[in-house]
Amino acid sequence: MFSNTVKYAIKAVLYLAAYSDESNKIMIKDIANPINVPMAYIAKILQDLSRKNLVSSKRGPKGGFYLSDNNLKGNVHDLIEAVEGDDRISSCLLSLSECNASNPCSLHDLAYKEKQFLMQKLKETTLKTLAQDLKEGKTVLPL
Amino acid sequence: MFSNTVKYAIKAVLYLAAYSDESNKIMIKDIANPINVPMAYIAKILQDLSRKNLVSSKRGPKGGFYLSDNNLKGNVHDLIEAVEGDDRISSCLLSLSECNASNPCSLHDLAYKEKQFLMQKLKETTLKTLAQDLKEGKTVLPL
DNA sequence: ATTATAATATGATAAATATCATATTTAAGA
DNA sequence: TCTTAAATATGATATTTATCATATTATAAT
Ligand code: FES
Ligand code: FES
Repeated sequence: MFSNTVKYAIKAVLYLAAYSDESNKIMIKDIANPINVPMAYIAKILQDLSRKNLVSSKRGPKGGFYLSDNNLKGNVHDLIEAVEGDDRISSCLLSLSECNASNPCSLHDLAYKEKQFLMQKLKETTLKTLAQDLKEGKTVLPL
Repeated sequence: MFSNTVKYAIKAVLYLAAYSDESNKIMIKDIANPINVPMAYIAKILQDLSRKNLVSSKRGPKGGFYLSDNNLKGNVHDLIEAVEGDDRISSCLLSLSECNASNPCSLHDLAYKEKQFLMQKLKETTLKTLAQDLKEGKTVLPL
């Protein structure tokens, strides 16, 4: 459903959301392992997200990545959109230019409600909330 | 959400479902254009589906592809599964080996209901039904 | 039987994703 | 100010997915 890049981005950001803050930055080498993503790859992804201001970073000694309070207010949908331009969920399942009821593809009726619900939730769920669940052990990050 | 291969497969099969039958076979070159998929590519996909008995074919003059009455009873889910082994919808959004409530990933709670509904519908919707909608002009095939 | 037609099998090329590697820049601390 | 530690920028390689091309096999019609 998501590309590896998106999955990796979500995992890394949630890891940061749960275990970092401005006074507790985390280095690439300490992120890559716990979320089980190649170091150089997650570096590239986080650098991209940093450029787009979805995560915060500081270089040099004592530097690293972290989520600011502001970053924590972000939602999953924005994150997904940031790493892969188009939106694989809201777009038409069969690649019509627009997904809407007035010109529905063959799968539209069967899927649009679920797609809408999912989109809605991805937009309203903040990173902070998900991080909370993680810290409480209610959820896990793969591998 | 789906790969091009899956989208192409669905489009081709629904086209056949709507406009072919045993006494009215359709050749590759007459399928590729209306569904707007590269000819050699859709050929490869249909050949694969034919091998797996999800579509029917006959070679030589007057040959071509078509859906038998039996093929028409197939559902979209089986089609998707046939062209891409793993199931992008039912599998865990963050790649846990199993998607289930007892060991949920961070996105599980927010998505599992919708994933289940979608899966359910993909399984219970037959090609015949979708073809009917197409023929009645209720739905369209992209491009 | 021979010919023409259409799928089939197979392999080659191109484009997109994912992964790896490294030189450069910024900032902390001695 | 010098050294060291970290992100940043950039590019190279590998893998997967998509696309293109063609020789082979089966079958209908003559
Ligand atoms: S038009 Fe295709 S999913 Fe809505
Ligand atoms: S466990 Fe990840 S989606 Fe269910």
